[in-house]
Amino acid sequence: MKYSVMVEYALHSLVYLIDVPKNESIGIKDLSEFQGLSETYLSKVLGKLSKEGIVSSVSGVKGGYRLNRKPEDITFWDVVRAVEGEDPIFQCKNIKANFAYQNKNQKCESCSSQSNCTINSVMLEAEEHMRNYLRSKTIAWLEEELLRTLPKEQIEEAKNFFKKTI
Amino acid sequence: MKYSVMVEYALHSLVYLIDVPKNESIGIKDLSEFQGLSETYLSKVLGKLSKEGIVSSVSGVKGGYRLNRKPEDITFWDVVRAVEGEDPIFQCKNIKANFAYQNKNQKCESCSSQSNCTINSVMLEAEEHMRNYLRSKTIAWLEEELLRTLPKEQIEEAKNFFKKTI
DNA sequence: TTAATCAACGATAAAATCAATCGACGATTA
DNA sequence: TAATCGTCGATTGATTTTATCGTTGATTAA
Repeated sequence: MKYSVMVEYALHSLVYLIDVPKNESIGIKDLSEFQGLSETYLSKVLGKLSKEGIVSSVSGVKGGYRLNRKPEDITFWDVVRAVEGEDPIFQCKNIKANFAYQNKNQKCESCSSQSNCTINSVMLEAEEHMRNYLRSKTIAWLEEELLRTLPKEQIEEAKNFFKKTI
Repeated sequence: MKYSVMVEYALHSLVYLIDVPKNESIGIKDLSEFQGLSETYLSKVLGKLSKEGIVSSVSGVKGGYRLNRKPEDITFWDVVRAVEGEDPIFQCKNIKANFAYQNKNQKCESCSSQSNCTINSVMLEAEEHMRNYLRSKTIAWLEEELLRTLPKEQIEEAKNFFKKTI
């Protein structure tokens, strides 16, 4: 069980978009080149973020992406959800009719509708704890943290790379 | 991203083992038949639980499985870990050398060793919140809950099914 | 208006993972 | 000794993930 690398690509890419002014944008080519990622694949990731309104895209020459919301209004959970979807990590696959924890012939729709399957509700609750933590961390917070902890040269390096491309 | 069905199979199967006396056991055939699951596949699941000391197995005729620890000493997390392994959900795949949040040529071992990759540590912390909740729920608690909430007939049905097989 | 650049999208392919089966093996019991 | 049962490894098929390719349509610069 693991998150797809898309989550990693998305979170990392967003960092570079934080300081992009409203009228500018960073192209997929620069984002992928700087991070050493596949251009086409990364564009799928950004597409997901775009569809969820986390970034906005600019078509055509000089096009690219920029944040569509303020960094303090983008949480880690927003990003994970945009990329991975809303489905719960634990899905009750309905262990058959004579499964003793539900009524016969009822299938396990009872599980997915959080009613009476205890096991399922524990797993959903556990996941909710993870989500709540992810909701508490924003991209704005991330930037502060990075500025505080990273060597200045690394920050400058990124800044310079993207500056020249705008 | 999702847990494998093994987790579901494991948790459900454990419930039937709670009341099995120390000198008895329930065979994979009965466990799988009652739940409508593949016998061979379920045996893989029980094998994982056995390897982690959650259940113990009895070979040979009249063999099977029983709990190897007291139900109050088996948490949901123990089960998930036994089945899914210890690897974190979010694994930093090392976004290359010129990734700005780490030193060049250092790869992202820094991420996996929780040092300086902020993104990684947020994801690990989030996961830890989920794990902590799973650690707080035991199989003993689960049984109480089931006894409290399930229709008596369902409980009897399971009890009778396994009683006759012992 | 034309050419070049770029995001969006769908089809496809390759790789990895998951679900499940099969067969051989060793242990146990009757 | 024969039947039963858990263990283990190999294998298969299905699904998911990762990645590429080619097309389309929007935008800009020439």
